[in-house]
Amino acid sequence: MSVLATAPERRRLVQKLSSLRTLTEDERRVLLGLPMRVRNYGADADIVSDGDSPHECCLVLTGFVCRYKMLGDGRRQILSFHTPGDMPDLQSLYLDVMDHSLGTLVETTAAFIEHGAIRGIMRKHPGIAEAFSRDMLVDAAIFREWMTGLGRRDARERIAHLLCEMFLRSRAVGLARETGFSFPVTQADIGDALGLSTVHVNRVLQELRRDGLVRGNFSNLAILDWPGLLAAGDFDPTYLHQRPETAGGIGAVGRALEGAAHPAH
Amino acid sequence: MSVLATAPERRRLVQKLSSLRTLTEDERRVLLGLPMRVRNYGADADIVSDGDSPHECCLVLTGFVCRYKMLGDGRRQILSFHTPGDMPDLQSLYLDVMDHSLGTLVETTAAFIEHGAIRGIMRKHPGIAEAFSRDMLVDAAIFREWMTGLGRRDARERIAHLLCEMFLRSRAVGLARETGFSFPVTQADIGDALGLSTVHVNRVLQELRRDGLVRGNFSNLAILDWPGLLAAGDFDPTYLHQRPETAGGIGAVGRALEGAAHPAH
DNA sequence: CGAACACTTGACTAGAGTCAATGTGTGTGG
DNA sequence: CCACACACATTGACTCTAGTCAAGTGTTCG
Repeated sequence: MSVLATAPERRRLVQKLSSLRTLTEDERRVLLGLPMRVRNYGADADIVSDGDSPHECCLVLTGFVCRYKMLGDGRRQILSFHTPGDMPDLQSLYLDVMDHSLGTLVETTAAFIEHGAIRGIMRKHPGIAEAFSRDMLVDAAIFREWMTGLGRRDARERIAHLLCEMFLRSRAVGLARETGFSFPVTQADIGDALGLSTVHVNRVLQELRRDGLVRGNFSNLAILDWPGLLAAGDFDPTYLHQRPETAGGIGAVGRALEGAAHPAH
Repeated sequence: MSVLATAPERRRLVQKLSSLRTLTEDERRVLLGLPMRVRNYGADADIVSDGDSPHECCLVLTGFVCRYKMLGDGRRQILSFHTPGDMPDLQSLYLDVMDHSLGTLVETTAAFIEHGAIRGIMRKHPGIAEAFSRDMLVDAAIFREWMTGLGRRDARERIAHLLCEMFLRSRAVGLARETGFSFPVTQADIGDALGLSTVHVNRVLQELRRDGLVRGNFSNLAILDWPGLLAAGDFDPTYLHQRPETAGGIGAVGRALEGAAHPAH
């Protein structure tokens, strides 16, 4: 009934929460001991659907998922992307009915934790409760940043900005190399996230390549010019609310980021 | 030092939270007794600024405020609108630094409640804690809906949708008439909220008037055809997560809303 | 009365969408 | 090992929604 996830996969949750708040040894142990039910999904499968009333929260162990809304006529808006270590539907702890869906982008392993178990450790460990609360609020902060892009940035800025964000978030859970990372989505997915057509995403990505900022495709992206990408996306990482020790400090990229705190443009 | 807000103004907070969760008599009393410092603002004044680290939360007593982000070159994205009864920066309880600003749209009275006082009653009254948590998460749910509009809806749908939302939210705190409500913003503000230019907002609003859906301007809006407006905005109120007793049931509008649950379009 | 501000209107432009065809790479069954 | 299918990526030609610029028209208010 309660299959155990392997240790390294569980540890990403601790790593993720640690990027938001310092956790004690005790808190880490409790998190790693949470009872969870594990399940595998193929690509493009729904994990939770709009209208559902879940009694458990999902933790991404491997793969990549997104939250999205469908409009009647087939238009889709992707609301967020989630790496392993993320719990994309924590809000279901407090909101009974899902106002959007959660689906996989590639083959994915997810763990499910009963609401009751989460409420229990939140009650017993205020530090964990605070980390979860922060996580939900950083989630909202990311929404705000995306809204700003959707409303007021052009296609080039939006794409560059998203690449900056996903790189930093992947890095915070140990899933990025210094020189790039894997963002396993299609150009159509990016379009649905950024309010653009597939064709336009393709053209703008080529422009970013031509300008020497990146190489390759989303699923295997090399970042050639990090300061340039930060500038192209008008990117300021404050909204991710990552603890500075976690965000910076890793070699060249960390330094480049600091250097871009007061962009020249 | 601790000026008291008048009773009816404070009561809107209770009314607002009641639309998200049933409150006991005891909980209501505690909320009404919260110590708060009151301050008045003119129009277009900042209450909290991007980068601040507030030690208190803001409660709107009268007037109208919005949260927004500025881009370097003067572009502005409005992230949310807030009526009296709203606490627009509750998230500052958990996120130390503001990633956006909070400002007035018209003359506004705001009350400020110390983080410590809020944490205190949340600890002592789990029901209130849950109401606040819900409020923060409904906030995020509204962001998601706006993102969907910004990314995938055209100008007409976005404007109609926003009117539906603001009407229902105003009504939940007793600030709407059956036939309309006041949304004290300029067409430029609406543009900054919906990612449109002022000129285009003007043209589309005229179209909505021509089609007999509304009359007047935002600051004094008559809703002539509620089902029509719901359809034009592709509006589904689920994301507001209002308790049904609060959301529906008030005369014609409530019935019209129910009738539109399965829109014909 | 006139300055300030919001709303309106018209003419023109441009960023992004649509449609449709053509690569390109991978995988699979025969 | 090849042919084919399929899913993505890429390209070109054309269209359109919404932006920009600039000039009125109210309205409010000192």
